[in-house]
Amino acid sequence: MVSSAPVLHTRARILEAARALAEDRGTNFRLEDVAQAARVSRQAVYLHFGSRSGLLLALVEHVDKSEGLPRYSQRVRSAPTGVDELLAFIDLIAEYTPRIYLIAKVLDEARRTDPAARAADENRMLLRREGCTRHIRRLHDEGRLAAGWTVQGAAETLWALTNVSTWEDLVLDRGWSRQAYARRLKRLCLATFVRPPAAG
Amino acid sequence: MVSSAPVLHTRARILEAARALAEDRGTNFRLEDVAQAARVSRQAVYLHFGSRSGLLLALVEHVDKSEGLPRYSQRVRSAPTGVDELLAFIDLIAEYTPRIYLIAKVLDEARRTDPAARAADENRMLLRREGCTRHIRRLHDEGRLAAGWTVQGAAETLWALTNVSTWEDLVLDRGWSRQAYARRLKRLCLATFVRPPAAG
DNA sequence: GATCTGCTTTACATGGTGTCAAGCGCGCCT
DNA sequence: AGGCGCGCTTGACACCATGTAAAGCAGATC
Repeated sequence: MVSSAPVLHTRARILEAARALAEDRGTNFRLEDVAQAARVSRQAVYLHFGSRSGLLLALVEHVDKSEGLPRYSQRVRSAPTGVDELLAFIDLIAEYTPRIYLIAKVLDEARRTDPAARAADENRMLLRREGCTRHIRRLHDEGRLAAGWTVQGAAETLWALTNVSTWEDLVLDRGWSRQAYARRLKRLCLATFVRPPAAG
Repeated sequence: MVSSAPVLHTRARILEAARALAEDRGTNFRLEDVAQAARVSRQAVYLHFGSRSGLLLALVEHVDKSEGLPRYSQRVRSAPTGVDELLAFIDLIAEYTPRIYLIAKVLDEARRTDPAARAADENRMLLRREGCTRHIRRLHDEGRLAAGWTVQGAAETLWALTNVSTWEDLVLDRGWSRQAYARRLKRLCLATFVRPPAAG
């Protein structure tokens, strides 16, 4: 009979402990701290994750899974028009970035030393860039991409505009609300990428 | 009589050595390496800079001085109109960012652990933000700021658009040329911030 | 009851930062 | 010339986090 109490496995406890530590200290935590918070020995961390960066990578996966990006992006793609899709994408970014912010920082730190972390980070960026390309291509296919842009150029620009560090600058540093961030980014993208409808 | 040979003081030699190391290894260098490259003992580094982050901060100052930002920004401010000033500012960013890129990274790394580095970095950001505010305010004063923007909102947006990590994403990661970066950023800023002249 | 598994405990190696103290060469001053 | 101070060297060492190794132990399984 399985225990009915909400007891987490050691592995999960370690991950949750690391997540909590990352949320209030950034990535400046020692494995000793993580172990203590999870009420296991430091060696248990090594048995499960092999190394510090192994833990960080597992942490990224863990948070990703628990935040569930897929259902968000589903909503974006089901927008009626390309313009709506672009706006929905910005809403998604405004909503999703704060949830994965600390993880993005963790990954960013780990990539300095660990090739696996670097690869993982580049894969994340690639996925987001592909998303941007889809949005821009749809705009283009519907004849609404502003003059002067190639699909690739606009997609890469959109990708850079919606990266984590820009969000960090505006929301965390400048104190913009989620709404203000979304509103201004939408204004910017509409003015930049969207050709006005041929209303004449 | 002062020696006429181009012999650098120990302090300057250390800084140059650190700069060279940073340029090809990022910030993953040991003080031992710096000392060796400067042909001094590791302790000499401590005597001059006190600590690792002390060295990094001095390095930032050193590079800043040797690149001479002021004359660049003078050129920007002497533009005939606000729109020209905005475009000149983007040219400045496109030209100047690659020169200080590695330094910005160094500072970014140091700020994680060192409060002084954090303060220095925030001061840099403040200066650039003030510049952005001046450009946008002039645009506004000349009646050319696009509808829907406050001076502050537009200035902070421009500031975020021209930050180092966006440049890094587009130029280093995506391989954009300096010209492509400047051209597309100009197109974006014109479309976003500039109200068309009342023609007709 | 033997064994396997997952974790603990203790000890130790490694590598980089930072500190300390003694010493040394060289220019300067009187 | 002798003495002084300064800038740097030399070598040793403390510290701290990561990572490794080996023995032990307690509960589940057969």
